Amino acid sequence: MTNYADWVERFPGLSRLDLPTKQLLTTRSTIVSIPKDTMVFGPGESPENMLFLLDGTVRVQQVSETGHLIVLYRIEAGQSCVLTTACLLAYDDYSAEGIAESVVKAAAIPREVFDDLVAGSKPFRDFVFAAFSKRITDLFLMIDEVAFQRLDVRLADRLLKLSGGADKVATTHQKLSVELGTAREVISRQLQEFQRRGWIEQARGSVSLVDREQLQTLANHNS
Amino acid sequence: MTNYADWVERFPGLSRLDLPTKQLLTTRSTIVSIPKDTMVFGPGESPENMLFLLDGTVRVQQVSETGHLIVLYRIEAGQSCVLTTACLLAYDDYSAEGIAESVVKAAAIPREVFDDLVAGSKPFRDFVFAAFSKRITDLFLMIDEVAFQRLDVRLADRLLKLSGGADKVATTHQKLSVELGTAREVISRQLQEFQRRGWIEQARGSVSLVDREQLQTLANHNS
DNA sequence: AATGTTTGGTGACAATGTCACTGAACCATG
DNA sequence: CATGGTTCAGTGACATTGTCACCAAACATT
Repeated sequence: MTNYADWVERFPGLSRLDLPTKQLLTTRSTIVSIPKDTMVFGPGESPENMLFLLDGTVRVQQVSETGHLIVLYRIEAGQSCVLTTACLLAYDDYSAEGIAESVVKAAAIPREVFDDLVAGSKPFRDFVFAAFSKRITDLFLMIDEVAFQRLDVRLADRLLKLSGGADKVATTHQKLSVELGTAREVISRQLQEFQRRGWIEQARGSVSLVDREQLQTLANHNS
Repeated sequence: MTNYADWVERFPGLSRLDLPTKQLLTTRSTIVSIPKDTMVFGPGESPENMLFLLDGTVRVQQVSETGHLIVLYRIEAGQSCVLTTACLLAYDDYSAEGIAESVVKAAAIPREVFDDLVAGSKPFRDFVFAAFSKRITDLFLMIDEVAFQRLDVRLADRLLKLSGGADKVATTHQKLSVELGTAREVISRQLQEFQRRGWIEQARGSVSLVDREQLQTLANHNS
């Protein structure tokens, strides 16, 4: 079992905090463990705490009234759910949900402590606003992508990102369609085309990236 | 000439502030006037101040590398550009721009004052986080819309919103295509269909809403 | 009146989304 | 290992939306 007592130090954005602030974070936070495939937040599931992810990733996706799904972004270790708490408590007609993609370890801090920290620490304020800013600019880019980017480009890009450098991506056509907010059939057709060009190999539940170069070239095509 | 000295009082989100905070806002802010069609912020145009809009509207749109445009949202009187400042200073590879759609009157407060206010006033913090939250949830909804909503539904909805209750919307097909992030030809075709059904009348540079009921029904269709 | 610019219309085609259906691969169970 | 249910992927027809290359009318300027 890993020791998470010094988690603040390992947080890139938080290491610059002054000692009292760090101590406040450490003493007032609880380390929680979230099982894989659990809904971290979502409709009817407002989290009372703000989370700092220490391990694992949370996938945030929009649940459309049309029955569709689309992945909005992921929260990785070293990032925080600032907006999770802030947003979702403020507006209850949201329709996004956060799902643990693996076992997630996180430091949970109560809302009041968060508020105190924002009030009392300039570096913490900067951390929070930087997180918000990054999120919003990323959402801008995502809207751009969804509205204007060709699907083959987006798919190539997503395959490379999901691979994380590995040769094989363990996923289904269905899951890939949710990544891009499109239909499974569309993914199937695109992957067939990639395969025909010799860029990938397919197996049930996985895609092997054979020619990363070509995929990268396509992905860079306007992006 | 309107007197803007008491602008804080007329701001829904700020009226709850305590007196010293209000005074700080009043004394440290400058009332600025921005001509119509001016770029308020954008690539290479980082604003040093945070704006509270007193009059007019700012249209924020994404400028895509593909040469396309899409309207992200509007900042109306009574709202603030919290994210404008926060975001755009933090990440300089943004590609959104804010354009004054009319003469805009705004109270400008310097970054440091903003920071002091966030630190010192709980109601101000709440105001700021509420603004961020609202923005982010709205962007979620927008992604949903762009990805999954049919174009006729979106167009009907946008026409009604742009009309602001009036019978006529003064706009061009080109401008409407930017509203929805689509092509002019697509707008032309949809408007022709609406006209064929007797819901609108068209003239050069304007669309008359003849049957709001029907438009509203379509707009509500999954939304 | 002549000219250039803005606005909108059109048809052909490409890209993407939807629907209904099929079959193969995998899984749990007796 | 045979069986049946479930997940995963393939297919063709069709609808919707995006792109391109034009054209013509309305408007503004001179």
